[in-house]
Amino acid sequence: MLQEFGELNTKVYHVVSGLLRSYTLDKKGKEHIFMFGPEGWVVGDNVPPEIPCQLYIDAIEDSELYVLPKDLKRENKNAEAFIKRLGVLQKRVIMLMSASAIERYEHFEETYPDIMNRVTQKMIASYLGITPEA
Amino acid sequence: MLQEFGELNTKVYHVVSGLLRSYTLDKKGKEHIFMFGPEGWVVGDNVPPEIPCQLYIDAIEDSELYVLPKDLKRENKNAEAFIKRLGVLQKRVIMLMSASAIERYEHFEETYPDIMNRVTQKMIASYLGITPEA
DNA sequence: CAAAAAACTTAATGTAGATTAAGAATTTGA
DNA sequence: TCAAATTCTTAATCTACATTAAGTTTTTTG
Repeated sequence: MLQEFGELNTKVYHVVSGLLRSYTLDKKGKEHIFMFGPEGWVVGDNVPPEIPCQLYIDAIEDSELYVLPKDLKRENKNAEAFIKRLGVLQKRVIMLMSASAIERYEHFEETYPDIMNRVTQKMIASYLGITPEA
Repeated sequence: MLQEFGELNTKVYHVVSGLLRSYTLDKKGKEHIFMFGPEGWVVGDNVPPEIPCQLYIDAIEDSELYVLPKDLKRENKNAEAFIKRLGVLQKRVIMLMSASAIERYEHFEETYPDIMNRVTQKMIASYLGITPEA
């Protein structure tokens, strides 16, 4: 477990190997996966350091990470990573608003081609915003 | 109309006054509002300049804008704006995955307190990911 | 200002996905 | 290595929201 809901001044995790996951719990205690973090991805809570974080982050495989401060000024060379991140989130919102569960599944396969067999179907459902049964 | 779907090298719009809207059309031609841009907000397509953009952007009120190049290097002082943007998007994804239409409506009221009476209910429905009837 | 277009309202019906349940298969961990 | 926990599967039932339709109000525009 790398980060709990509500912590302040949380870190940003650059994944060298392994697999991270960030998620929320809703008021019924149900888990909703926000993002997977396989090799090369960056995982963090997208809120300013002084605001309590909204996500849990844990590793679902043994992982090697670079742990970075959230403070942006220092990583302006990472601007590319931020644009990419915004692009992924934008697409995710569009899919959640306008696509069926099946279409979102197909888009998931494209976004994370390498992790299909590294996560449970329950986790995929959680990422898609549906139940494992569906 | 400021930006059409599929354009390259699109701009970023800093809203001084008025109200912008970015949206997609799904395969049925249905409109899905991605973001509103009232005074002080920044609206743009979050994809790299060389990738065809995914959003339409238009003004729904007479507006005054600063038109900025998408190129990030130049605006590293705007890093704050990017963090804020990521935070808004993160929350939006979480809400779309785990909250009911009514809860999303309430969250919309908090996110955009000043525009409730400046947009049609049809647009609010489009933003929430539901039909106007619902 | 008047006609046309767009938005709103209400209501009946339809459906994607949720919920619940319970047994089978797989994974985990002492 | 085996018991416990978790995940998967199937199926019946339920529900939030979609779809359709048609009349009404409001806004836009020539």
